Amino acid sequence: MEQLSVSADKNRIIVGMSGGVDSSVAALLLKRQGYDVVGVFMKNWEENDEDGVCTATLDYEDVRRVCDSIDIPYYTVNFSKEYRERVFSYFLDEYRAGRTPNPDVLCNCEIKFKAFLDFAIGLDATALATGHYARLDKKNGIRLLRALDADKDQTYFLAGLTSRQLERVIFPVGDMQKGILRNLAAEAGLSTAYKKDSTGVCFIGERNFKQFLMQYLPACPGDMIDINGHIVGKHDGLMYYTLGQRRGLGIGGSKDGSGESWFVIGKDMQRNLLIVQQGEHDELYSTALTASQINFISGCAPAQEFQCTAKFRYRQSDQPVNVTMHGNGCTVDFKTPQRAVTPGQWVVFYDGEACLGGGAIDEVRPLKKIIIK
RNA sequence: UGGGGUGUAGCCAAGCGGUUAAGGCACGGGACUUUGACUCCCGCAACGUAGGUUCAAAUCCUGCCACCCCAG
Repeated sequence: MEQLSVSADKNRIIVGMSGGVDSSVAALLLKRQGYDVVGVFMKNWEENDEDGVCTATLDYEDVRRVCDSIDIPYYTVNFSKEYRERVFSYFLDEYRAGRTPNPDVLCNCEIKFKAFLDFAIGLDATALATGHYARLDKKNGIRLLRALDADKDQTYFLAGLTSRQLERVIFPVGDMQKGILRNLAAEAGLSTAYKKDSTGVCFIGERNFKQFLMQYLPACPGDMIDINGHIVGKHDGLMYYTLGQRRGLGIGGSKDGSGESWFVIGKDMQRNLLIVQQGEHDELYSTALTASQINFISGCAPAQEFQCTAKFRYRQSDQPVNVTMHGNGCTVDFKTPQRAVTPGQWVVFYDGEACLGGGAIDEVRPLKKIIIK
């Protein structure tokens, strides 16, 4: 694992513990290396899920068990206020605007590696460690590298960070395979060894997403139309749908239909219309995008124009692109058309193993313009 | 009102006397997944109604009901 050079009298490391197996093992590894490890659990969401379950309470139980078994102190810290102000408000604003934000990228920038990092440093720690699957190369400057386990790589979510933030961060499990990590957890008798990986918006967790949004953004029903201008269904509110979405449209078969599924291909915010199309067609694909407020981990773009690979969503294979900077923004041209690239989502750039940075997508250039007849 | 046509699951839609009554869409569940999606897997329900013919009827016949089209 990554080594951290520390002086003998100052070797405290704060581990951000989620109650999952990855951060549990991160703490375990650091403890075994002799660091003064302190586990800290962040509680950033106050409400229970739709079943009335507070997953944070359950997760904290796991943190307690793990910390007890590896014999380190543990605490909890609450950044709910910061999360609401810096992440959740943006999240809602984006949905109101008809876009599809990625709150977890922002959460890392604003909470985990800002508010929480400051907190950790305030506890006189040398570094903050988390269970992220990512690696850091600190030889000359700081580079964010993909995890060794390509299937678990989480650099996509870290693309909004800067080298300055990463200076005092370590990712102890970034060079481990998930399977090996679980075995290690099991051998050490950690209670989280076989715990299912958590998914869903960080801190909010898995839940019926539409129902969740409805609590904050009231329904605003309207029509679904196809490119012929025919009304083919009703929607509950444009904010509840995203480009490329299939499920939840409720459109059955019709006399003249092809029998294929229907997908969301656009939104008309002015007229409150959801534009849908049966089957996968060119309107669903795009050839380029523009993004603003691009963040480069190194602090600046590699060049005014450069070629690299990019992802438009987590767990997508890398796509070759050409990036042209203009100010803080850029245009990204795709080598091959991409399906359902969505405003609000993040485009993240890679140069081989290195994650360069990324930014929120503003607009896309469709392979075929949507023209309602 | 007269003539014609159609009635199979939430929606399309196969079926033409003997099938466990296809398939697709939708929907539900699961897998995958620290965003939202996509994808994959599994599940899912029906012969308008009442009689008749027949060993056997979703399939043939009759009445009724509903809807559609043409005529008026």
